[in-house]
Amino acid sequence: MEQIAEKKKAIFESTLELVKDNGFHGTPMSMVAKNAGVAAGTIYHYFESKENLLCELFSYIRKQMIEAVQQGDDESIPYKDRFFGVCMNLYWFYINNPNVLKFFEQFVNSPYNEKGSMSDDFNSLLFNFYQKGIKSGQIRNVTPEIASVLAHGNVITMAKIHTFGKIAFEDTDLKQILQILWNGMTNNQSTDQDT
Amino acid sequence: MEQIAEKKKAIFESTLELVKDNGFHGTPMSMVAKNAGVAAGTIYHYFESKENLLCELFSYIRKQMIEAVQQGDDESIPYKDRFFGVCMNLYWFYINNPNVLKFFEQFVNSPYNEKGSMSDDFNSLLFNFYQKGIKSGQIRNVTPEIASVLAHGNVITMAKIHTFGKIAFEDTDLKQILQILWNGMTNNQSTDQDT
DNA sequence: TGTGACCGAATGAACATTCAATTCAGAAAT
DNA sequence: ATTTCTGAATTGAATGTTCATTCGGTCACA
Repeated sequence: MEQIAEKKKAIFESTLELVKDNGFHGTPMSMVAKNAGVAAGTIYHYFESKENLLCELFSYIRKQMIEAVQQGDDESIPYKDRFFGVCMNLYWFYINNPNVLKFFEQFVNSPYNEKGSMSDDFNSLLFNFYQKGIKSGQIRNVTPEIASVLAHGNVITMAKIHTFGKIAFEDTDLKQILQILWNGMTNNQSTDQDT
Repeated sequence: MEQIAEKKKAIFESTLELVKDNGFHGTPMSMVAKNAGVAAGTIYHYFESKENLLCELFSYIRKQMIEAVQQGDDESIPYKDRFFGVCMNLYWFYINNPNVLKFFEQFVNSPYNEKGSMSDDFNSLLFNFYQKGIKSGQIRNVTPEIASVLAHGNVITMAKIHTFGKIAFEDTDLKQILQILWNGMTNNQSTDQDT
């Protein structure tokens, strides 16, 4: 990752924080500027427009997530363990960066995101990861999109409960939920045990 | 539900549709007015402000959801079947009202929602439903919030895949996922089946 | 002829963006 | 070592636009 000018970073962090608190609207550039300790014009030295600022911020975070999710991952360890590892990494990233979840939710349904439907390396990464699990027969034969969204969706849900509901999950709780998910996503056992 | 004036309903529907397409910002009152076939001033005959319009719209939809989710539900049928029924109802509501999901996501993280933290009868309904399942020992002993968000979260995820991913789920797919969830949420079976 | 629904041009505030002016760091010249 | 020069970084007041909201007036109907 290239060295980012101090100011630029400050603008990123301010934007992230303000968007969390005030939403997407409700954060005028003037406010970003004040909060970052720069003049309004300075932002336009680094970014073409508000839209551009938001898009760059999105990429900036996505890059961090790519790194975070791959921590300790390794092609050589068993797939199940990789699955757990990736999910846990993602979970902890959200926990440690609580502003990110809110920003994403705002961003995902916004004109900015829709426009160019920007390429999303992070998404591709997960996508490929699940595809591998499916091809090797370890994950039930669903499309990688479904696998990806189901797993990621549950991680996000957990992170939200944790962050907004202020409920403290332990690693064991998370593992338990992932185990449920894993059972469901893998091929062994789908027996119905009632009536 | 009280009878709603034609114009008022048109304003609701327009808002919902426009918010889906253009996001929350990006839908000026003038646009809502034009799309609803009324004058700008008319909106202010029915609603105090834009904020008020959005909040009323939220309640309006929530009321519909309360009805939708209870279709065919009945205290007398087995809890498991009620669980499946409620989830399926919710799923089909989202499928049949694809604008709603986007509107909610915008609404949930917005200044409007945060402010008064409005009472939400729909949420209470689900909450009580899960509480009942937990008290009667049919659902694993988690807080009702967790049960609620986990189940609802997965329904939403499925609905999103369906609506935005344009993947056609069958009822059987949905049932399969719900079965996985149910297995995970109930007490029997949580055995780890590897190494 | 009074009342309430409805209209839409006019108002004013908020905001993104611009730009002329200023500072600053370091390279080049002396 | 000191001065000069240059372009990049930074500033914040000014600009123009986009809206939410208002309000005086019209229309339909009792």
